[in-house]
Amino acid sequence: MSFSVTTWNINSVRLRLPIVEQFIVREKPDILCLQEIKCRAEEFPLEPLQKMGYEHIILHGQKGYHGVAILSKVPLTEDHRQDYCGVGDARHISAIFERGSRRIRIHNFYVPAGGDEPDRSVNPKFGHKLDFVEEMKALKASTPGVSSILVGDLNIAPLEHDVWSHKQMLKIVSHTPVETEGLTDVMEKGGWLDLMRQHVPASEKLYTWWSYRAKDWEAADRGRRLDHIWSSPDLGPFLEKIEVLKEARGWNRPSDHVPVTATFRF
DNA sequence: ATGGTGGCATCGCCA
Repeated sequence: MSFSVTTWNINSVRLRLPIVEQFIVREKPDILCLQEIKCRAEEFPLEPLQKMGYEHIILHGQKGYHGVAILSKVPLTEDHRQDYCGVGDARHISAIFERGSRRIRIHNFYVPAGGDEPDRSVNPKFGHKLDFVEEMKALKASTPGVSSILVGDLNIAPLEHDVWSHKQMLKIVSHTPVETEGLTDVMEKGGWLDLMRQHVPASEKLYTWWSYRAKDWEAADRGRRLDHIWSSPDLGPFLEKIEVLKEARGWNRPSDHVPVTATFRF
């Protein structure tokens, strides 16, 4: 039995509905996790997406900012929406579904970007990001009888080859040591597997995001791996492939992030 | 060389 899950920071689901539809027609993942939907729950384009086969949709929305959604072809029950840092942001939602004989919990995250200055004493947004990551360290991949998948825009590129220049990025928010070590701690304390790096060696460049500010994003290729797919160790052996759909960065009115899909064969 | 672009709560803030 095959099963696929996609994560995609869509940067406004209402504005980008045409490319979400384009992606669905092409890839048809079983579950599609979106971040930065940038709308309230009642503004989410439920009907067109349900008509395309995603009958089960749960979402944590917010007016204008953040917001995460899980769209599924298979029945899904909402598990939890954690208010990280207690600030009322819509940055997490989790759900449970069944696939064959397995029960799987899926977490969808949008971690704060953290602003420009990597110093919490002058930039509270950086402090918020570090506190958010600290709180994620409590999240366990393995709970009795339930496997886990964690996806989302984690806004941290943890490895050297997750950025175009490790040396030039060390003081840039998303790749500072305090962030990359923090995210590594979240993975190690929680017992999570980095599925993208299980499939693509750590020595190879791997990006999921290219800035809007480059004159020619493709020629410059100054990308970062900010989007991630993790799982509990029991699912690792069943990973069949990882696809980073780089061409979506060149679609009409693109998001600055591209979809990443993990396919399992159980 | 310290901007550049894009979205929305739109003329400021966030990414």
